[in-house]
Amino acid sequence: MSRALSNPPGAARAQPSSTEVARLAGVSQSTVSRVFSAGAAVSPAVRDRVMKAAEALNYRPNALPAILQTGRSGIIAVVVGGFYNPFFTEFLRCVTAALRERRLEIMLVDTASDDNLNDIVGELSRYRIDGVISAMAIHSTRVAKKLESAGIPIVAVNSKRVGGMRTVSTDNRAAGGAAADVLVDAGCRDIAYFAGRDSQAQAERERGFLKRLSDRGMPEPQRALAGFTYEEGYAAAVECFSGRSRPDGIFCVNDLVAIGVMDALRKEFGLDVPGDVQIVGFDDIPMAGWRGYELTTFHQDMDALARGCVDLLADAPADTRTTVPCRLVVRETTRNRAR
Amino acid sequence: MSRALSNPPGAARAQPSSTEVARLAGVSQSTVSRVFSAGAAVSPAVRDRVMKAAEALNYRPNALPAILQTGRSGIIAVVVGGFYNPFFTEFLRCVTAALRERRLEIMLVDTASDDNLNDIVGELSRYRIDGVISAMAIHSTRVAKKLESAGIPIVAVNSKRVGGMRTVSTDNRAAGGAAADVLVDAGCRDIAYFAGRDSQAQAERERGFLKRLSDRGMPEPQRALAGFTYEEGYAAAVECFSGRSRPDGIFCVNDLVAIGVMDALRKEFGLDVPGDVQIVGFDDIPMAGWRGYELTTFHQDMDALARGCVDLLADAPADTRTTVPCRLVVRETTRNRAR
DNA sequence: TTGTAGGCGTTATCAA
DNA sequence: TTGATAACGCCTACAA
Repeated sequence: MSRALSNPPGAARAQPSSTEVARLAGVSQSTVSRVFSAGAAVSPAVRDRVMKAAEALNYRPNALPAILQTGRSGIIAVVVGGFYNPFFTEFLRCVTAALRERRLEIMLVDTASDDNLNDIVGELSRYRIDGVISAMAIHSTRVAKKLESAGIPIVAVNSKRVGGMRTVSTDNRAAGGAAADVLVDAGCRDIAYFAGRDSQAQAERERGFLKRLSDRGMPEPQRALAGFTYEEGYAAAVECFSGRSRPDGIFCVNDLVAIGVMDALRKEFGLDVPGDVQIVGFDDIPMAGWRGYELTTFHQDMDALARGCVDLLADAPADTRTTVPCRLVVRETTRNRAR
Repeated sequence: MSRALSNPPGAARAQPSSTEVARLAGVSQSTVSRVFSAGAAVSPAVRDRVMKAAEALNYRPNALPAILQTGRSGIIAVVVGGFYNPFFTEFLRCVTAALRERRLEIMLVDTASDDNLNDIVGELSRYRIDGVISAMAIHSTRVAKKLESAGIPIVAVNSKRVGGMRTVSTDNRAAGGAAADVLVDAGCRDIAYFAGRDSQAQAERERGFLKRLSDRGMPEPQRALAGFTYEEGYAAAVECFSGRSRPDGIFCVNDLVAIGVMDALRKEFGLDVPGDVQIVGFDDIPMAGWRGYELTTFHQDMDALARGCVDLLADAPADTRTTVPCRLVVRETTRNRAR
C-alpha cells in the first residue's frame, strides 16, 4: 500500500504562473494579480492585454499563495456519519449546492463516530479550512475545543451544543409532539416508540412524543431500541411483535427504521399497515414516497438546514443556534380522520 | 447573498508556524521541517526537543506552503452526478475510504452533467488538485483535454475513454448477457429492456443483453426508455403495460428503475412479480434486498471499482483501463429453475 | 494606474 | 546531522 500519489509532480507541463503571464503581456506580475482580483483598478487596455496573454497560456491563478497570504482558503470541511442513510446524502446535496453558491469548496469527511473526528480535524486543519459543517451530531467537547483553539468555526446539524459550537436543528421536539397527535387522533390505543441510539435529535423527538402522549392522557408507550437502519428496524419489529402485547401505533426514529418495521410486520406477521398497525416515520426520504410504502412521516427541510449551516458559518456571530420547522407529510400508513 | 466567508481571518490566534516551534526548541526552522517530513535524518535528541516544543504550541504543519513547493497537494477531486442514486453514494463511501487509506483528501463536486464540469474543473485546478475521480461518465472531450493540459490525471467509472483518460468499469457487457440468460432460463418469452439515457454503461449492458438474446434465438425485445430514477421506471412501466403486448420478463438499467417498475406493476396493474412478470435489475443497492422487493440483480463491486480508481490514479501509467466483474444476485423477482 | 519589494510557511539545496 | 538561504506564486503596501 503506497502512501500517496507517485506520479511525477508537474511532469509534463504544469500550470503557468502570473509571472509568465506578466512577461508575455509586458506588464508586472502585480498587474496580472490585480486583473485577477476582483475590484482592483486596472486600465481597460492593460486588462485586455493581460487577459489575452492569460488565455494564450491557459492561465488559472493558483489559489494556494493567496490562501497563504490571506489565511482564508475558501474550503469548508463537511462531515457526514455514513452514506447509508439518504438523510445524510440529501443533506450533502443541499450543502454542496449552498456552498457552491458562495463559491466555497468542499472537503468531504466520512466518519463513523466523532472520536475519529478529532484526528481528522487535525489532519484537515493543515489545509487551513475556513470552517466545518457536520451533519453528524457532535458529542465530544474535545473536538469542539480543538477546532476552537485552531480558530476554525464549526456548525453541527441536530446536535447539542458543546463549547462555542453553532447548531442548526430541526424542531425535533415539536415534531415528536405532532407524531403523538397523529397516532392518538387516528385512534391508536397501544402505542410504541422505536428509538435510535445516542442522538440528540432522537432524544428530542422522544421527549416531545412522550410529553404529548402524557398530556393527552395516554399511558407511557412501549419503547423498542432499534437504531437507524432498515435492518435494525426490521429486527426490532420482529422482537417487539413476538412479545406479549402488540402495539397498534408506532412512531419510528427515522424512515429507514419505519420501512424496516413495515416490511417485518407484513412479511413476518402478515399484518396490515395501517389496518392493524399505524406507522409514522421521520425524515421523508425518497423511499418513504414509494408506492410500496407510502409512509406518513415528517419532512425535514434539508435545504433550510443546509443553508442555515452555511449562513451561520459565513455571517453569524459565534455561539448561535437556529431551529428549522419540519412538516408533517400524511400518506397511507396512518388512518387519517377527517379534521 | 454574500460572496464568501466574512469571518475575520485568523481572528483569535491562528496556527503557530514552524519558525515559532524552532525558536522554542532552540533549533533552526529547517530542522523542524525535517522532523515533520518522513524519512529525514534527525538525531533522536533534537527530534525529541522539537516534538516537545511542537506539542506545547499545538503545532500542525501548514500544508499549503508544502504544496506550493512540491506541486503535490494530496487532494483528489471526486465528481458525482447527483445523490439520488445509492449507486453514487455507495461509490462515494468506498472511494472515501480508499483515499483515506492513502492519506489523500477529497474535494467533492456534484454536478448534473459533464458540461458544468468544464468550469468546475477550472475552478478546482486553482487548488492544484492531484487528480480527478469521476463517478459520472465523461462524454466531453473538452473536459478530458482541459485536465490533460493542466497535467491533472483523471479516472472515470463506467465511462468510455476520451483522450488519455483512465477508466474503471464494471463488465457491463457480460452482465447484460447474463441478464438475458436469467430471463430466458426462467421461461420468459416476451422480454423487454428498460433503458437509461446517454450512458456508456447502459449502452454496454443493452448490447450484451441483445446479443445474448439473439444468440439464444429470441426475438428482439421491446425497448422502453425509462431513465435512472424510481419515478421514471414507474412511469415507463405504466406506459408499457398500458400498451398492447405485455412483456413477461424485464431487464432494467438499474435497481431504482426496476423497483419503480415493480411498484407500478403491483399497484397499477395488480400484477404479480415474479408470477406474471419477472424482473432483473442492476447495481444491488440496499433497497434491492429489502423484503418488500427482493430484487434479482447484479452486484457491482463498488469497493473494487473505487479501489481501482485510486490505484489507477496513484500507480498506473497514463492510458489504462480496468474492468471489474460483477456478480448475479438471485432473489425473488425471477423464477429460478434448478440448474 | 502601474511597478517594486517584502512576506506568507513550507521544502530543497548547499555548506558547514 | 544541522543551519543558512533561495525558491514556490501570489497579495499588499508603498512609491512612482
